[in-house]
Amino acid sequence: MNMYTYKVKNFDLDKIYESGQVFRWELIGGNYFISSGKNACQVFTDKDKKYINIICESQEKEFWEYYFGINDNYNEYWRILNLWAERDGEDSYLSKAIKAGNGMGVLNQPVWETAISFIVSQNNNIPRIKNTIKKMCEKLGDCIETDEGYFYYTFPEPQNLCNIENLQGLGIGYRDKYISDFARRVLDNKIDLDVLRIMPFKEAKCILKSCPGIGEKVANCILLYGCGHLEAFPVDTWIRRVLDREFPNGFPYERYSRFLGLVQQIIFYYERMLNK
DNA sequence: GGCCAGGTTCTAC
DNA sequence: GTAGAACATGGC
Repeated sequence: MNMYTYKVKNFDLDKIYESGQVFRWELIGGNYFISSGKNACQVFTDKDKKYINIICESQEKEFWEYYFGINDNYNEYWRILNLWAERDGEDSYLSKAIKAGNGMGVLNQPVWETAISFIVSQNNNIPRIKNTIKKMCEKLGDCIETDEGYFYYTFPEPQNLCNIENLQGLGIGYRDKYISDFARRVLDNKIDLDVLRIMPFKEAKCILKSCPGIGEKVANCILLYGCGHLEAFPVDTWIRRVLDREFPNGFPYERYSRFLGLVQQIIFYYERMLNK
């Protein structure tokens, strides 16, 4: 294991953790222990959140740099967001959300894991989603022991999830048929997850929505968190509430069209924070 | 014990 | 195309 350190400007692990885009982060003693796909790392920032430290195997360095979006344009996005917040005045809902969400980011997660995770998420709550995915990994993933002697589980592969009988007893509920069907499609090359990233947004969404169990909202989540489509704007119960209450005359989609997904993430975090 | 959860599908107008 | 019910499960 090695530690890699990156200078960051707008990066807040705690807010990302609380923003409903990850289900396999565990906060232990101030550090996040993260598993994603076949990989695992340990992450923490310094007190001022100016440096992010990633502890991982050297061959996984690039995976985690990509995962955390180390080279993505967040400085630019935040510059623009703060500019708009200033113009709108501090009383506007979005200005308040932007201020509260400073340091939010959208991760680049493996698309397969993202797809399965958000199929599980439908009509479900976050603690239960985490629990189900954890059990799924423990039962159907591989157990890996690191140099340091701690254990983690990889995310199951399509061949592990295509058999619906393997999915019983994990709390997946009625979504089991959606998951086994999706795994079967991937195994049979009926759907190519890797090309969704390069495809036009609408086209990729159309392909995802043709799969049972994936509707408008889940498709947007997969495209946003797993395919780098930052124009995706998943509307769940929380976002719906905000749109109806704060934007009865329409949301300024055009203004944020380059990074709508980041704005959605900021709103989701802020709205849930207000309700705690 | 009833309600709700990062929704989707199916059915009926 | 839109409203309403059904869907598994467990935390609160």
